[in-house]
This record gives sequence, C-alpha cells and structure tokens, in this order.
Amino acid sequence: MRPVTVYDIAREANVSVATVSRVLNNTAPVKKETRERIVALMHKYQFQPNALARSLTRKETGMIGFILPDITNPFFPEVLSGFDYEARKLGYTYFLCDTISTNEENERLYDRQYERESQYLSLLMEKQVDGIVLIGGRVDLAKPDPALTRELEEVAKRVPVLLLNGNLPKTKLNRVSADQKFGAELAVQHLIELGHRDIAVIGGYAKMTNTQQRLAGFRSVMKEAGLPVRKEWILTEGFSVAKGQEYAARLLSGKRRPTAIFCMNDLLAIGALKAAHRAGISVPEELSIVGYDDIPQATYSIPELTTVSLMSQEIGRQAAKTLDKMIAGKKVPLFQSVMPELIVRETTAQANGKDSQ
Amino acid sequence: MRPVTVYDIAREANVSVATVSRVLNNTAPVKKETRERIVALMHKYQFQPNALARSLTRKETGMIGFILPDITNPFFPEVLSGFDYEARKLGYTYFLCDTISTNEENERLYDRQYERESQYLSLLMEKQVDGIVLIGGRVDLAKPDPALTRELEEVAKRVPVLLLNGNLPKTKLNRVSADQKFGAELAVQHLIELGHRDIAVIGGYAKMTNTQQRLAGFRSVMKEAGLPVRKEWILTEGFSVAKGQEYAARLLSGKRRPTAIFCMNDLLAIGALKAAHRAGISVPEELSIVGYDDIPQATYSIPELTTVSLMSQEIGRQAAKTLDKMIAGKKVPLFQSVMPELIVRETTAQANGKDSQ
DNA sequence: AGCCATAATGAAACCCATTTCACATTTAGA
DNA sequence: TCTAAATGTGAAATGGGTTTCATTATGGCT
Repeated sequence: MRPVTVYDIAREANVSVATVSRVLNNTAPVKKETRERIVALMHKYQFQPNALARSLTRKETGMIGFILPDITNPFFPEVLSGFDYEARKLGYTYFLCDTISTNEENERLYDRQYERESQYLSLLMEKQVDGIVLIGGRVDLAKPDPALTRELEEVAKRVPVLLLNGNLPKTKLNRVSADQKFGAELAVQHLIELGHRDIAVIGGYAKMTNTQQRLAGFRSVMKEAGLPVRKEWILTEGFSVAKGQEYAARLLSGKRRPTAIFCMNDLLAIGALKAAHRAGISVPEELSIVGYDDIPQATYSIPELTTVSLMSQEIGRQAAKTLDKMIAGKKVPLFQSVMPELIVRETTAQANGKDSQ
Repeated sequence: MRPVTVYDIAREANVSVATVSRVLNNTAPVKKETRERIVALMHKYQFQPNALARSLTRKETGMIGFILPDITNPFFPEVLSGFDYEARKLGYTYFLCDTISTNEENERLYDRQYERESQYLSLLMEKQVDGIVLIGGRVDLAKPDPALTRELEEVAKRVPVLLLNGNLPKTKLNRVSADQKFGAELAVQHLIELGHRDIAVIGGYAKMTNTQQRLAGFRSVMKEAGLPVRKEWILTEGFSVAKGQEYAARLLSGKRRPTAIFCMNDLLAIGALKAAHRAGISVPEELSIVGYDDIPQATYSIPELTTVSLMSQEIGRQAAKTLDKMIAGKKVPLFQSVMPELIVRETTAQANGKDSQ
C-alpha cells in the first residue's frame, strides 16, 4: 500500500501541490474552505509528509549524530539524558553511535575506537545530519592522532561539530567540558579539610588530558597545603571497577598506607570500596574514598559514595543548546566549561591518628 | 560551500550521472578508464552521496527507531549495546527515542510516557525508518490502553514493529521477550534448594504483565515445594533502589521476617541490601537476596548480587536480527523468548535455623 | 471609478540520487 | 561471417516534497 503523498491530496482536493504544501507548513495564506478541504483529506488518509523529501529541499534534517564510547558506561546515559531533554525541545532527533567494539562474547574492546569514530563521522555526513556531538575516545588524548584532528577539522567545515569533555589542543573545534582541574581540586580540598595528609590517586590514563588535568588539580591543592605527593601513590591506567579494586588492594597492602583515596571515577571508587571491604578496612572510619562523575550508582553502594559531580546532565543540555546555536549559525564561545560540584556522602570522614587535629 | 553531487562529478568526467551512479553502487559494468576517472574525481572532491536522495528513490533508509523508557536505567543500555552490535553489522543506524520526561530539575517523570511513545511512532514514520523497536512502557500493561494497541497495529501495517519484553495480548505484533516466568522459577527454585521456606517478593507493578508472570513463576514453584505464599510478603509497586530499601525495611521490621527476598530487579535488590545493612542484618548469613536483570551494577555491590540474568544483550541482538528479517520481508515467529539464566554470586546462602537441614 | 496592496493559487524548477529504457559497441560462439 | 549475448553509456523519468515566479481575484482607499 503506497503511502499517501501531497500529490494524492492535491488531486483529490482539486488544488496544486503547492497549495497543499502551504497548508502543511503555513507558509502562505490559503482560503479557509480550501484549507479545510485539504486538512480533512490529510486526516482521512492519515497523511504524513515524507521527511526525506522535505529535508532534501530544505537542506536541514533535524537530525544530529551523537558519538560516544560506550553506552553501558553509566556516565554516558546521564549525559545523553540531559542532551535528549534539550534536543527534543529544540526539535531534533539523534542517531546514537557507540564506538566501542564488542566481540561475540560481549567483551568490550576499545582498540578500534578511532576507526569507528572515523566511520561514523562520514556515515553521519552522508545521512546529512545537522550537527555532530562527539564524546571522548581518542579525542581526549593529550597527543591526539594528527589524522583524527585533521579529519575532525575537515568535518567541522561541513557540519557543526561539538566535542564533549574532550580536548583537542591547538584546534578551532568547539568544546563543552567539565572543568576537570577544578573538580579534582574540590575533591582533594575536601579531604585535606578533613585532616587527611596521606592521599593516593587511582585510575585514569596518563595520556589522556582529563586525567592530566585532574592530576594537576590534585597536585596544586596538595602543594598549596604543603603536602607531599608520593609518586607510588598515583596509580593510573584504568577506569573500571576491577581496576579500582586492584589498585586499592595494592595501596592497602603497602606497609605505609594512605588514609584517603581520590578515584578518577566512581567505578574505580566502587572497586576501592570492595578492596577495602576485602582487606577488612572500614570506610570511612579507616579510609576515606572520593569518587568522580557522580553516576547514579554512587548512591547504591554501602556506604554511599562521596564524589565529584560532573553535572553530566548539565553537560548534555549545554551540548544540545550550543549545537543548536551553531546549526543556526549563531556565534558560540569556542570553549565552554561546566563547573563540577562536590557531593559529600558517606565515604569520607575526619582523618584520625596522628594526622588529625 | 555547496557539497559535491553526482552531477558535478558527471560533468567533470564527461559522463552522465547514470554512469556515476553505476560506479558508486557497482550496479552495472563500467569501462575501466571511465571508472578510474570517476573514482579519482570522487576522491579529489571527497564526494559523499546524499543519503536522503538515495533513500528517497530506494525506499529504504537503513534507519531504525529504538524507543525505550529511560536510558539511565542500566538495563536498557545493556539491551541497546546488544542491539547496536548486530544492527551495525547489518548496516543500520538508529534513532534513540527516550520516552521518559524530565523536568528542569532532572526528575524523571513516567506519566506522559504513552503520549511520548505515540509522538515518536509518528515522527519515526515521517523519518521513513525501516523498522521500529519498542521496549516497555505502557506496552507492558496487562490491560493495555486499547488506543495504543490500535495505534501500534496501525503503525505495524506500514513499517515493521518489534516489541521487546513487552506484551500486548491478543494482537499480531511481533515480540521478543525474556521468559519472565521461567526466570522467576529459577530464582525461587534456587532459594528453596538452599533450604529457604520464608520467601518474600518485592517490587514490580501489579498491573504489568512481566510482574504478573514472575509472580506466577514464584507461586508455581512455591506450590510445587509445598510452601505457603504469604500475601503480606508480596510487596509490589516500584522498581527503584529507594523502593527496594523501603519494602525490605518493612519486611525486616515485621515480627516474623523472611529468610530470603526475591526482588523484581537488581535495583530493588540493592535497596534491600541497604535496608538489611541499616537493620544490622547480615547478607547472606541471615538473609538471602536474589535480584533480577543482572545489570552490571549487580557485581558492584558488597556482597555481589545473586541474580537472574535476562540476557539483556542477547535480547538486543535477537531484536536486531529479527527486525532485519522482518524488514527483508522474511517470515519470523510472532513470539520469541529468550531464556534467563541464574547467576549465583554472594547474596544467597544456605538457610539456617529450623528450616535448614 | 481607478489604483494598489494583498490574498489565493498554479506551473514549473529544484533538491540529489537511482533506475528504466534504449541504443551503440564489443565479444564470443557457431 | 553472422548472430546472440554481454558491455558500456546516456536521456529521461522517478521519488516526494519546497520554493520561486507569475497570474488572477479581491478588498481598501482616494
């Protein structure tokens, strides 16, 4: 059953397609009777305009491509839900593009991420999306692949591109990011105020800018407080629960152990919590733990996680609003940062022992 | 800068657009020199065919609409990632359509879900998607809105629709679902084998079919084992951590308390864990808890959750494969079920006291 | 009564690819 | 050598809308 088109409506209403189009879009006055006749027919046949045809001439699709690394990482759904909220209000639909690869056994592989980002970029352009949001992945390396940078710049010439929580130094790509350094400062400052002096850091990837920035925040606060930073208490390379557990276990088995651990995300913090539990160390009495991201799961743990909220939803919202402006050709700041907030819950407490007052 | 079209290529290569199209799609033999000339030009101008135009004639878009209730509920990303895996392999792109409403304060509101499902259904048809996947929401009520049913059937006449984990009795809509009754049986059977006799159930919504089916599973196993079902130990209406905590707290404060709780999802189980912890009841020694869904967070808790895996990724994969067949016009079973599996972790143990052997 | 702005509408071009049909040219096989 | 099949290619139609331009009808105003 061939769908009903404007031509069908036009024929039966004894008008031209132009007139049908006019009532459809309200772009010009149409005589009341004529309009009513047309509207009636549209209802009768449940007419739905073909968005492809419309977009083809209008040169706008109302479609956005949203590229992210891994939808099963709970941070991203948060961002996405903020984005969804604004995007819908603004009349956009979006393609979800996950750049992680999964093998038949459902294991997640991050190795081909760049390839996937690249593929999606060109696929989305073919689909004529009005704009592209790209979160993380290789975009967040301190020394990003020059080919990727070039490609992104090339794409950005043709369609608005917005980088989320990413960082491509020395380029003219628009970005919306959480202020990572500030977030880390918030966390560490909190620990110091509680009297902690022996603070360890776990997680992140040394080569990623977000990790570097948080580390910078950590160092700057420590320095300001006159506290030493021990290299062996900074354990990077990883973002998972398993890694958190592994690193925390290592720290806790050392002969001198930290009284507080700052984790690069909440998953790591959950892992640290498990390690402490296994080691018979109680949190927060004997060990304070601060997470990062404030994913919903941060409140599921016992005790609930003290963490830094990246305002993930806010980032998503900001992204949608900004991209919309870019699409409309309005000017937007090249870089926008969203300020994190510290959420104090149950995994941090006054340091006791010699360090506390 | 106007994008390059087949016409541009054709002109510069001194051929007709038909020929360009032929090398683009490999639909007919083209002389080697001609082909090379065209390919070279395509590279030179970074030609990308306009998918809108292509879809308009081909009458297929390679686009699917994926409607779900709430992407921040960790069950859905799991399903989605399975779906993503297969869909990509099959060459589809998909729109993510979240039917939850969020207000400015980021609170999630489920009240307008039906309205949203309906809106998305027609939006997706306008966008000319090749197929639609719809998870849950109002679709899962035992007595679903007849208007919704009618609408879905109407949509399904025009474009393949696949219901996931939903249930619309007495209709000819294709479905892929987890076998809810079987899943519940698995969980309860496990508890009974551990010697539990006093088993409570929390969560779900009495009006939803999935809840009813699981309850049926629970009852059937209890009956088979000759165990009584206490009405006051079945606490429905809710799926969140908070509800789990509330219900479990209520159960645990009663003068006779259950030795095991079967939760309608993992979030509830996490809440139950928290309630037990608050009440000073140790899990699994004094209380066994079984969850449902096996979301990733099930392993984040201490102790890790024993739960029923719905094979969420598998459901997603199945959905993609099935929808693809439907799109291709192949015959598929009206109803497919995916068998849940029991994942025994740390929240269940032998019942002690008078009931254990 | 005469003129102009606005209302109301249609014809046709356009967006960008695919596809059918027709025709010319080779190539292969008898 | 001749015919049938396969190669190679272009003109034009198609898909389903939007938009420009032109034209006629209508109402308001002097």
